[in-house]
Amino acid sequence: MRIPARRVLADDVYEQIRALIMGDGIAPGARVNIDELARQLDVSPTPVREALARLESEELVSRLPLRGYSVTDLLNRKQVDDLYSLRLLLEPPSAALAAARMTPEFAGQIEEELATCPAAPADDAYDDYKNLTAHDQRLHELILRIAGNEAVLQSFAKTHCHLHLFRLNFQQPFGVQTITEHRAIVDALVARDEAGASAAMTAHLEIARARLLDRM
Amino acid sequence: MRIPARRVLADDVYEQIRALIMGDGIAPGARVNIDELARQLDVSPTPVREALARLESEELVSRLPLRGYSVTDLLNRKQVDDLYSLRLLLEPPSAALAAARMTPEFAGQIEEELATCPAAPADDAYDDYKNLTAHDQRLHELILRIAGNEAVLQSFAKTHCHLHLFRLNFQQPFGVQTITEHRAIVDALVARDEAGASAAMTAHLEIARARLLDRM
DNA sequence: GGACCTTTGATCCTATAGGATATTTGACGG
DNA sequence: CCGTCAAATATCCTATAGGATCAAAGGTCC
Repeated sequence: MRIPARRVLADDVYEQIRALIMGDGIAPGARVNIDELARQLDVSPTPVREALARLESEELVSRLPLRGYSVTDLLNRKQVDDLYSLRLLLEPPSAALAAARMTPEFAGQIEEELATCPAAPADDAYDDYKNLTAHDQRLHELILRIAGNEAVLQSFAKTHCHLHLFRLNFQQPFGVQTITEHRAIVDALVARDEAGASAAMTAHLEIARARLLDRM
Repeated sequence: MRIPARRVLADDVYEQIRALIMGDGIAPGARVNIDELARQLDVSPTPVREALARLESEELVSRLPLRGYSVTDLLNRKQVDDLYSLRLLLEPPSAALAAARMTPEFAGQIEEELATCPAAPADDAYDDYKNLTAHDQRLHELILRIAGNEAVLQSFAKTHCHLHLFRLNFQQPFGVQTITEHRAIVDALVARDEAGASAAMTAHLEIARARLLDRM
């Protein structure tokens, strides 16, 4: 028997740097000094380099050869718009597919996820928002998982859309409205209503995009 | 002034390992011994580790903590099927968008790319196939670039679909038929025929999928 | 005074060595 | 004979040091 996921130091460093960037411990656009970061985290530069290489793949940092890494800028209007256009290509058809493939077991899972949402009042607003974003991500990814296309799921995951939208840090994209929209999507899914699920997902994404762009 | 892209050793190592995997220098599923590979390439393990970290992001290798890297298996039937389903979600709507945004300059670029295709008889069949795959990739990515949604383009690029399909190494997915299909897509694009471009792209992808699955 | 070159400092990149962990080999007991 | 356990080997992971490169400061010439 084995502890399922043995962690190595680079994994911890990865998480810490990620938290630093997400929590604005390092400003967008700032250069990342490997040695300094290593001293700050009390490790050698080697695992820091490895962690940065991974962070580059999710575009939280960018690398210039022989010049080091720097934190990527926040998404601009066009990038947010494009990102939602991409999601509109992927998610509504996947929701329809998920409705077609719905089983009692899947229905239980998605109802459970939806139930965990409102009952998460964290200590401070920051954690609260973080938990809600994480819930939203789990719900959307669960729908893609039910749809059963691993390529679409991976493609969606690699956009790291929740991560980048979270960086924008617009409090309260979550309101009663979002919960209501989620409820509508899940209802259509459980009812095996393909067209309804697709339409509900489309409406959900378009409203979210409009709400976000209004604030930029 | 500066030589535009200064390369570091890890970049070269990355290319070499990639070529090794693509050219079956390392078999799918095989473990990758970092030290051995470093000796083989006559470098230290450090840049090899960095290169492997990058290769992991395009899923040519997978990492198990404290157990090292191994070459990923070839795509199976379902993965190929899913990959084309994903492309069918992304590319036809993007083709329609590209048709709507078509300009004389874009038209020139895409006609030029199409023209370079048949005139590439390489020395051996392997290089020939490689060149044709590269052409196909450039054409499809150019259409996404014309469509103007960077998120969709990146999402497509990160599937590394041409890379993984190339690994399957089914000679002759390229024939007169593929050229004809490309011609039809480009014609619709240049004519700013949105519905036609979308339909042509859909047909192209569905035929390619059927042809590939038949051989698996 | 401005442009160009040289030098200095900082930073990244690579090599090497040693500690930590997993896998394998062999022995022991049931 | 098979399962379990312990020692040995191989491999990975991390730390450290030095060479290589870039950016900036200072000096010289026009």
